[in-house]
Amino acid sequence: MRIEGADPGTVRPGGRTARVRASVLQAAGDALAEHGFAGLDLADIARRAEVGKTTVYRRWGTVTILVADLLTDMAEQSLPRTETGSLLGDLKANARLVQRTLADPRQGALFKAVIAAATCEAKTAEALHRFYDIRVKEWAPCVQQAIDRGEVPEGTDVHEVIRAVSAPLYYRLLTSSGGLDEAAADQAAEAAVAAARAGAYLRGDEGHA
Amino acid sequence: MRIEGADPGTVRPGGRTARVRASVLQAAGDALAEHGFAGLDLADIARRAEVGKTTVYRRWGTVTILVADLLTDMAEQSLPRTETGSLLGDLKANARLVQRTLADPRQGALFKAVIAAATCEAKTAEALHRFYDIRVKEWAPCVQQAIDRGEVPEGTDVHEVIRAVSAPLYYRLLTSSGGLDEAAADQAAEAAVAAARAGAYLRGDEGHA
DNA sequence: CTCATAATGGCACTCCAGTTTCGTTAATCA
DNA sequence: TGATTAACGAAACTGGAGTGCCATTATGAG
Repeated sequence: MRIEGADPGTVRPGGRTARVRASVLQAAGDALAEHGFAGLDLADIARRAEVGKTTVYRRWGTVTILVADLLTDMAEQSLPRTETGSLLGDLKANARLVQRTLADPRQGALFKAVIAAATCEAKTAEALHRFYDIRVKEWAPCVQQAIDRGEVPEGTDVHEVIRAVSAPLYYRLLTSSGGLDEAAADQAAEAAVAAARAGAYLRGDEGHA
Repeated sequence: MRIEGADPGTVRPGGRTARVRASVLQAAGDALAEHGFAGLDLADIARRAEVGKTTVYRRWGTVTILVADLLTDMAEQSLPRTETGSLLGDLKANARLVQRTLADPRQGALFKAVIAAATCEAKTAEALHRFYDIRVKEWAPCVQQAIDRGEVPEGTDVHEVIRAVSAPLYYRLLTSSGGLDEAAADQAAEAAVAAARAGAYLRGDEGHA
């Protein structure tokens, strides 16, 4: 007897089902990086993935849901964080990592597309938020260490500092034609450190800048 | 004799043509705010604008080009800048303006949609970049005044400081589920001021943060 | 290994976004 | 004011995105 509420792919997730998912997500990433979010059709993805288009429509249904799944997959592949001993050093490492990712043609286009998709569907937006929450949490400890060392005032919102590093880089990517070079990354890190030291990111406080 | 290369709407831009453009852009804004960038079809816009769908397809052709035109229109409607006498005051005013705009359901959705559209087409991206260039230029003088007053070091990139105020707000809008409140706006302004004072936005220099 | 059935994939079908055609309306110029 | 023709709009048309059906494949349990 068939269980009505079960989504396809959940009862027998191994073997072919997993292979199909991996292949489709790979193809989706390629297609997004190439054509962007608009002008993307599932039939094309199915062709690239060498999978029947019926399967893609049945398991994901829409482009935005497929992107949400892609984001879940991307979130699982976490990059290890480097430690340099100083807040500026750590944040520069973070900023350069983000900058390199966004400046890379394929990755940059993919991130743009993924952000665009997230503006169109709540489920996708949720997946995107989870993705960034994970990344931010991964790097937050280096700010805590800076607090412990006395580099940054007690009560600083460590997550907000990490976000402050990425924000100007993403803002550039989306709203400006200027290139994303290492100087931009370093500037982002330096600005975040300066603001954090000045107490601009104190929790539940307006700061004293 | 018909001029082959002339786009429709360029030879007789007055009267009805202008009315149609205004009506369609209004409808496009409404539709974008309601349905987002995806799930937007030109036939729906034509219906809202009480205009033949043939006209919309002929004059704009695709959603992304229509959005580019909408952005050109939005760029022309400039908001006057307030002056408070201090850099922090000016930037807080700017941050709150941005925050109120993005937090407003209609405007926020519209901006998200417009950014999404810009990731899909070069022409639209160009229009978006122009839009922000204009806004940044509008506010840049208040940073120059701060330099003249000695609040901020000589050689600071005034445009970069303005962008630094908006960046965290847009980053929140797109990548986080956290609400955009006045505290977020104030924090963005304070961080920008602290970083600017510390020399993080010195032109062609890595700063000394 | 064998069985029950989850999941896939090909094919035919539907439906609507986007196009073409052509008659009507009205902007611009003399 | 009238002539010219740019621009609009209704209707008919078309291609392909998305769906339903069913035979085939192969997963996972016993």
